[in-house]
Amino acid sequence: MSKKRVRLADIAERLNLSKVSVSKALRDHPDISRETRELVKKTAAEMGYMPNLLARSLSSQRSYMLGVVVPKLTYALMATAVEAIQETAMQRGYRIVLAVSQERADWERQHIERLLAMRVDGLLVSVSQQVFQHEVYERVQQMGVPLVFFDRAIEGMGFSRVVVDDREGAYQAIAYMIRKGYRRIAHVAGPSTVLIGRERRAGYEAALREAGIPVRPEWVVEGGFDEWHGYYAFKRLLQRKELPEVIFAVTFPVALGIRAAMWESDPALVDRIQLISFSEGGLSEFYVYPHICIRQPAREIGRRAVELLIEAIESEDKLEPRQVVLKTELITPEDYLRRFAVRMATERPTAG
Amino acid sequence: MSKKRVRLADIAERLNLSKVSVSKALRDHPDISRETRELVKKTAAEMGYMPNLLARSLSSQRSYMLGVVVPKLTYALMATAVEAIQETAMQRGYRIVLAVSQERADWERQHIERLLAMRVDGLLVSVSQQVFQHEVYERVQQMGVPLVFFDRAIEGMGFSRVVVDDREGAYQAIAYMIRKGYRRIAHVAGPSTVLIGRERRAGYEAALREAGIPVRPEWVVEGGFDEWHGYYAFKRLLQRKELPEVIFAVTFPVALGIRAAMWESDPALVDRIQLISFSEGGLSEFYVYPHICIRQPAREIGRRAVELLIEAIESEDKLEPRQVVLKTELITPEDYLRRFAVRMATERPTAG
DNA sequence: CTGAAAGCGCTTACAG
DNA sequence: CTGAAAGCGCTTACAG
Repeated sequence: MSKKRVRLADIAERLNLSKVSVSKALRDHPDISRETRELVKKTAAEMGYMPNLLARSLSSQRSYMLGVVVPKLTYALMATAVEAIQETAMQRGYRIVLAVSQERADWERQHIERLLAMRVDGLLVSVSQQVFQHEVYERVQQMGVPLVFFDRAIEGMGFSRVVVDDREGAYQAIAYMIRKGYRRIAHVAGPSTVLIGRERRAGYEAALREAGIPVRPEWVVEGGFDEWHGYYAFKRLLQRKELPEVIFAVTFPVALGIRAAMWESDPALVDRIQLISFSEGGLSEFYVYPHICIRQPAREIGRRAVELLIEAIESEDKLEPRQVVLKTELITPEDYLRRFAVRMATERPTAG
Repeated sequence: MSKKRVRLADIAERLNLSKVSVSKALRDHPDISRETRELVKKTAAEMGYMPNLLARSLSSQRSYMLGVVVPKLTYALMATAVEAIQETAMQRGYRIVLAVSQERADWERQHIERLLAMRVDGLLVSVSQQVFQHEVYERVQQMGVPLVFFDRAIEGMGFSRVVVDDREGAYQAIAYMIRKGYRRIAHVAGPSTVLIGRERRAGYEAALREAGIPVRPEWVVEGGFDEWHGYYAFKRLLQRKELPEVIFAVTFPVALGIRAAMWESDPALVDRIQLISFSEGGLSEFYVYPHICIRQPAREIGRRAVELLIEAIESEDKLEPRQVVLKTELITPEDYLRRFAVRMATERPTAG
């Protein structure tokens, strides 16, 4: 009942052992005999001992903490990826310190500095959409702290990354619509300062070009990744001479914003204009609004990123930066019910 | 370019000062003269000094880390609340260590133990839906580590909590439907092991009783908080003699599962049966599927919880446990467009 | 198999 | 205003 914490020294004293032996016994060091180990553990449990991880980290120079920086947590992709990161990290004995940049480069920088000061063993970063300086990343590099970018990466700095083949995903989606007979396809694009923005747009343009359809600049509206960007982008599209038959939105939220703007200006538009967008890997989104989605494997992005990072942390020598490019998957409303049935058949509720 | 970290001692040596003075200067301690302070800071910056927060925490017995445990991060409410927690914490100089229990009590316990071992200054917990033992929480109590529950709480253990008035929210929603003329109202409930499950159900039953409508046990199906629970619950409702006109779902995902099950068995049901559910505070969900929602102020839940926690951490003496009960708000599809317009008028995109 | 010594990089409390 | 001493609670490297 006392607030006094039990320390290694207390166990040592009680057992007439040295701190070192107790420390080793608790960590299953082979130096210590089996009986002593068990005695120590038993006593530690009885005394309610809880190792001070701060102290352990300081002396061992390993914190087993991973810093995670995301632009937002309310993007389904990010929530899902972070969840996977946390689970994978936990299984490997690491914990995560989470920071959200809210798409602001200055917060991102501050967060990374803080995390370095906390002596995290490594960093997992998905960059903000704002333009920014690379100084922090140079700092990370010179401190020799492993960093892996996920989903949104900075190029040319020698860091590993786990990304999705955005260009190919966009290309496939647009090609699909072209095969379906559509030719008037607009794009509400992401910021060109962010790689995924550029890549998705490149895929869109490539598909059009390949089909001999000219890219109409007035049908490419650049914005951000949020609902409002979609909303305002559609308002701009409305001012063009002609409306498209299909709008390819850079993200799911952007598609929702577009849809809201359509609804506001004329509910009939919602049925008349087809939407396509990238989306997170879960199925939830298909429940609610089955437009055509370019599915991103959010959990796998997170899992692979942690694995790369831990590998770099635990490796003796500096590893070459690696680049993992995951495939997207086009999911049409027709696919939806089938997938849903499969999921329901395999994942039965456990509670209730 | 060297990987060698600069330490307090290095600055002290360079400046011919003691470590203590440098330490104080960097923390703006009034002991140190203005000029010395600035000289120290300038030198520290030049040398690329970055205080080792691990060491600082160990010696000051304050880690400025907050442990956050949530059942899932893919619940919109949780992602939003955690985002708000992270932001508020950051503003107050704290960082968060995030752990996800995946609705499993054993993971929840493990996470809390780990976080205690990391010597977090406080804990923010939203409990899992599984039944569990309270031992960890007794441990937290006896260690004197402040803990605040948010959204999902354990009662009767003397911890502060920030919750939503679930009973009232449910009551208002059902009363609204009754005023609209509906009388055959079913409930897909949460697990009775979790407080919010019991409260929402109580509100549902109270509203019916008050209107003189008998509660039909065959129309209350208990489950969990996920899509599948909704899906299977609806399958069970289908086996009853009669179908309800309205289904009150305990969470938004459950409503989606119900909707999917309706669609699968007969698409016409989707238009025939009204859905109501609790939902997170953001507007995103209304974009996609405007059924009637009982809006929970997710960001405020997170913000208030951190504030309570930090207050407890920073207070000299042990504070009385506090209970903050936030109001929900009923949002009908009719409210939707109006709110949307307001949001679009006030929150203009910043990027793009 | 066991332990005494030194150290991780800071801060606190005290003395000057 | 400045600093020497002790300590936070561990682990590492070495000696026995």
